[in-house]
Amino acid sequence: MPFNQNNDTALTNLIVNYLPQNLTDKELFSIFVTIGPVESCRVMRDNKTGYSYGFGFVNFSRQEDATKAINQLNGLEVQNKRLKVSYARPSGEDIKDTNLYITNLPRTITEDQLEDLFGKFGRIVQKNILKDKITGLPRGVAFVRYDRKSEAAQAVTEMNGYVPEGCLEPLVVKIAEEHGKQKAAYYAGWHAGYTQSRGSGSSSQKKSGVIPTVVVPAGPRGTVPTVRAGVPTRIPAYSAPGVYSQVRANPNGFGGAVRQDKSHYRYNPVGPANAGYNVGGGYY
DNA sequence: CTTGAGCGG
Repeated sequence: MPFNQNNDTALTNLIVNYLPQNLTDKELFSIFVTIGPVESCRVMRDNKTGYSYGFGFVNFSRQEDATKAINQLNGLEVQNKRLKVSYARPSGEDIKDTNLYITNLPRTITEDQLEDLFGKFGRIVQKNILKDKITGLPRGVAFVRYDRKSEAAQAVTEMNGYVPEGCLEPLVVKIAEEHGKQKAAYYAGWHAGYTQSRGSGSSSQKKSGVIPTVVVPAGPRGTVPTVRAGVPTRIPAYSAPGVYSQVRANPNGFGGAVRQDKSHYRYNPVGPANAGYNVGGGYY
C-alpha cells in the first residue's frame, strides 16, 4: 500500500535534515510557514520513545514555496544546528542502504582523501570521520553516504579489502546498520526521561515535553485504538480514532492540531475540524 | 568500540 504520492508532491515535498533534537512538529511548521502555506509537516521519531531522528518532512501547498524554502532556509541556524533543506524523493528501494561504514582507515584520513577514495562510485552526500570523544583523535572509522543504493553497493564491492597507499591493513567497507539508529534512539529516549512518570496510573500518553493534550473520542477505556496498516479507513478526520492536541493560536494566527499517529505527532496547520483536511492523502 | 540523524506517511 504505497502512499498516494501521485501528481506533483515531488516538487512540493521537502526533507529537512539536521533538526535540533528537541524541535517539534509545530516548531518545524512555524519555521517553514514563513515561506508560504504548509500542507503538512512532521519530525520523524522513534516509535517507542518519541526520540527525534533529527530529520523531518515539510510539504508545501505550492511548488514555488518549496523552491523558495530551499533557497532561503537551507543552512538556517536553529539552536545548535544548521538545517539542510532539500527536495524529498519518493521513498523506494534505491534510496535505502546508501550509508557506508568504513573501518581500518588511516588515522590521518581527511575528508578530501575520503572523497578521493570513495567519490568515484557516486555522489557523496555526507561524510563523517569519527573521532575519539576524549582525545579527539581519529579512530580510523568513517561513514560515507551516497545518493543511491547502487553506488553504495559498488563502493562496497570495490573498496572492501582495498589497501590504501601507505597503509598496512585493508579497509573494511560495509553498509551501515540501519537499525543501529533505532536502538540508539530507544536508549536516548529512555535516558531522556521518557518514563519519568512515577505513578503507574495514567493510561494516556504521558510524554514529557509534548504539547498539552486534549483527548478527543478515543477508544474504549481511553485507549488509543490501533490503526491497522493497509486498511484505508475513510473515517472523517474529526471522528478518526486517536488523540488530538489542540494548539492555540500559533505565531501565524492559524488554528492547528497535532494528531497522534502511530505515536508520531503530525502538525496540521488546518486542524481536524476542517473537512478538507488531508483530502486525498488519507491516513493509510 | 556502527555516527547523529538523508526519505515516512
